[in-house]
Amino acid sequence: MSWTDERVELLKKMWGEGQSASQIAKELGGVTRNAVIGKVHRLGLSNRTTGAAKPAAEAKEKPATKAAPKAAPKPAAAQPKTEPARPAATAEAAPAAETRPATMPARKQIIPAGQPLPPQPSANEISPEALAKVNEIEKKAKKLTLMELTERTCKWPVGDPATDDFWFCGLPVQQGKPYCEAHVGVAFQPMSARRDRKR
DNA sequence: CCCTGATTCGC
DNA sequence: GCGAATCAGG
Repeated sequence: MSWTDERVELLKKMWGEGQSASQIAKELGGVTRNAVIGKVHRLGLSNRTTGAAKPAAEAKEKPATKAAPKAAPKPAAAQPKTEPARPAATAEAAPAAETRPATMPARKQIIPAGQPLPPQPSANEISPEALAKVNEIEKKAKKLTLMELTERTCKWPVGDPATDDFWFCGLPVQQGKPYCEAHVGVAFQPMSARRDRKR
């Protein structure tokens, strides 16, 4: 297929609406998102970000191709190192995060007085928001059974495995993680107070 | 691994 | 001009 006026028009329209290239491509049909992106660039409407950033300052960068767009210094960044908490997806031990009132003691913070003291950058415990989020989304949970889980469904167990009131979240997982966004939030604590229960 | 846009370059 | 392949980021 080719870029007829109509198709270009639709492209412009959708792009302007903030649709993703893949969505546009799907709508148009017969083209890939790459084609769309390529066209977008050729049309010169790359920057969707409203105001801006088109300084027009163009450095003539055409050093005969052989230049080095490749130079990629990779400063090894230190990994935060998170530690998986709780749930063993096997029907055995549930996190019971929500069966619990989840009353986060949230340690008292002594504020030096004077400074606004913005949100702690070094959050340790599970943030209250995260818990709230979990309680939120669990209402929308797919409530899948063990067999229904796939590689892209949140495997966070909910409820008591001993009862029939037990299911897995089942919402779309976050990237590589085994859990959805909300559950990732509570599952991966920044190597914190892992109070190991004496058992 | 899923997605996003950006860029390159043979066609 | 076109867009697959690739790159780079989330």
